[in-house]
Amino acid sequence: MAKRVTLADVARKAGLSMSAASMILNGRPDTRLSQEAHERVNAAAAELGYRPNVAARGLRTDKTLTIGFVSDLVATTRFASGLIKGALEAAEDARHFVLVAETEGDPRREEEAIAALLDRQVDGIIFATMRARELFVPDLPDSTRAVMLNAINARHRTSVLPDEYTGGRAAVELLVDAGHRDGIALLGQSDEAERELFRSETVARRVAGIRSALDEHGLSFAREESIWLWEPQEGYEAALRILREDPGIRAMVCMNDRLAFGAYQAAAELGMSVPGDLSIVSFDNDEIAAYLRPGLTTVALPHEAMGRRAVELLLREPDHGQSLVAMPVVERESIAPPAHS
Amino acid sequence: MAKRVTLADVARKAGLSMSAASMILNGRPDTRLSQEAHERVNAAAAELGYRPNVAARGLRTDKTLTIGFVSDLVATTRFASGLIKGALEAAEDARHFVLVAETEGDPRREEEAIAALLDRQVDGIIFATMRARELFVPDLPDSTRAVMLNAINARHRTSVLPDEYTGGRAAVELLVDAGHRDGIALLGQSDEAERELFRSETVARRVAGIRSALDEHGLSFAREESIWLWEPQEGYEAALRILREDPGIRAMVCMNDRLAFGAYQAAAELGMSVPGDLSIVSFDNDEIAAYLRPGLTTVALPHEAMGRRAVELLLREPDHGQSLVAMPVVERESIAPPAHS
DNA sequence: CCCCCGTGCTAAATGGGTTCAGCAGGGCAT
DNA sequence: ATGCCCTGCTGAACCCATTTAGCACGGGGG
Repeated sequence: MAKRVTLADVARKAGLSMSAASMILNGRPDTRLSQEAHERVNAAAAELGYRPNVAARGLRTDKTLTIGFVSDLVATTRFASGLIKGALEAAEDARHFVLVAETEGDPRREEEAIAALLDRQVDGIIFATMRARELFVPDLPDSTRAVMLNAINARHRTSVLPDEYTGGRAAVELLVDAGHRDGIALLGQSDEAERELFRSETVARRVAGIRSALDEHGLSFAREESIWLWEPQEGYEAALRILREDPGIRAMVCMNDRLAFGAYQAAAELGMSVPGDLSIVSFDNDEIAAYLRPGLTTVALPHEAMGRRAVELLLREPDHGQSLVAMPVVERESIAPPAHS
Repeated sequence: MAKRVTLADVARKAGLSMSAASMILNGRPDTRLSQEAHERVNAAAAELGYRPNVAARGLRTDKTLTIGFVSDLVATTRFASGLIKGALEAAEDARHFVLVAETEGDPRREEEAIAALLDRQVDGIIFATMRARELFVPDLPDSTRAVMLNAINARHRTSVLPDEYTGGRAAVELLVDAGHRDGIALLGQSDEAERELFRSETVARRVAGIRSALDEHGLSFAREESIWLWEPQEGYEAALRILREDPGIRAMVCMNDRLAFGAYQAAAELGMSVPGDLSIVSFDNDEIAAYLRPGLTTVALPHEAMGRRAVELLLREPDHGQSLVAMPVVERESIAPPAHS
């Protein structure tokens, strides 16, 4: 294939200078170039299939139409790949491209990744984490914009976070609406047991939302089970314990879908049916939520919407505030009215 | 923060010309610059924290230390995100960066993505698909390298694919080693029913491997069930049908883990235990394989290794051949010797 | 007739680096 | 003393675009 077409080729073909061609192709206002010049340049560019060299342009203008996406584990684990998907979509809509780097949370790799992104003159950087947390960010040039995605940082205040408080409330409302008043357990969190621990900013908000809705209805949990690792095996064991020791449990709020998956397995083992004997509501809307039988009703982490939002904020002037993205309720079949015993 | 340090700053500080500084920093051999000049330049660069501007260098050298990753749905779905993870890791090891684009298989978006990557002067492009298939690739400049990842293309012959044939054989060997000789079902594929259909190159090889191992042992499937959509719901229904109609079934080869998940649900519903009454082996090593109880033994898709390999091939001279990556057997607890009835 | 202004366009500087041709100056052979 | 080579370095072109200052020309006013 032939060499790439450059602006010089277009100018030559149009019989004008590169300056004229450049101004016309960029649609600069207030140039006094004639109508005819416009036509000749546009025709030449179209005919030759001219596309500007982004790097060369960036050298001059400091805009590369490229943004950096630095994450600990987001891009490459299934848990939060929606973040990157949303970011890619929004970037494409804005005719930008995304340079992706994963650091696994290692500060040295993070620093190196940022330096490498700056070497490539990115217009801005999105910092994403899997578990919303305070993220260390090295110094950036003033001209480099930054947006925190599912993360917070003291210096870079523009953050995109899920609206966990409202989401937490929604989960409780689902059970209450179905008629549950007592016999509700919380699986995965016990404020008492975790007083000294801090999971993440968003988990704290989720729990606060859950408790506020519960309070509002004058209700309280019959049981709370602290679980540090939110995986199916742990959920299974804890649910089994709860259900055995406390036969009055009729509903469960699980802190994530993998715990809920474990709870399903425990219920099955005890011969309890979901949702007939046990209603379950959960958070995240993981892949497995749709695979479970019956389908798991869950309050979704809006990863794609968050990724989109982050890019949109980055490309507009970042506004230095927290941007909360609504968590949609995904209703499936895991909630029913309590059986009257 | 101050303006970026340029080569001119380094040269000035070292009291030498930019040319000298450039040659020294790039470690050019056969320049006759003095030992002392080397030391002065290196010291100046280190002291100022100089990093070359990749875009500017690329303009001259046509090397940007950046590669493009174009995929249909790989990056952003949990199914194959390992591909991107491996690619990112290998790129980082080679001090390269990755520009990611998703096209959802839309040829227009694909063409646009490739053009945009070329605008950014990438050194090469990896084309990845979720389901290994023949992928259309528009014209590329001769200088742009291409590697197909989980895909094949007539013009660009360098491909990275999972070694499905050997993987298929391995799945059968697992059952045979456990003592299974008859009552084995195949869930998800029936050559008879799918004569006219073509899923993908790799599925064909997987099936060929399965059949070759079976033949070698003089065995054959007691039952084959064609399923077009390999999802849990479909697996559940098909497995339920098979197990009801054919009580002699003692083992199942599932074409993927989601089908196996459905088979687990069907077995549970029929009061059969895995692996006591029914052994199950499967493919992919999805997230759910580890979550199931008992753990699902499965032949893994080596996504990360494939992503790595693709980058390595791209950065060396691509060799115009298919590179097969071994599929590791992940042994868990879903296979046991057949109960003697 | 001269000056001024508006119109339509171009030359040249710029961004940050790489690379090639070649320039000074010292040492050596003739 | 002349010519030549070797050493150690620099000037300038080049990559591809953007941007600013200003040139040439024609027309109108004084």
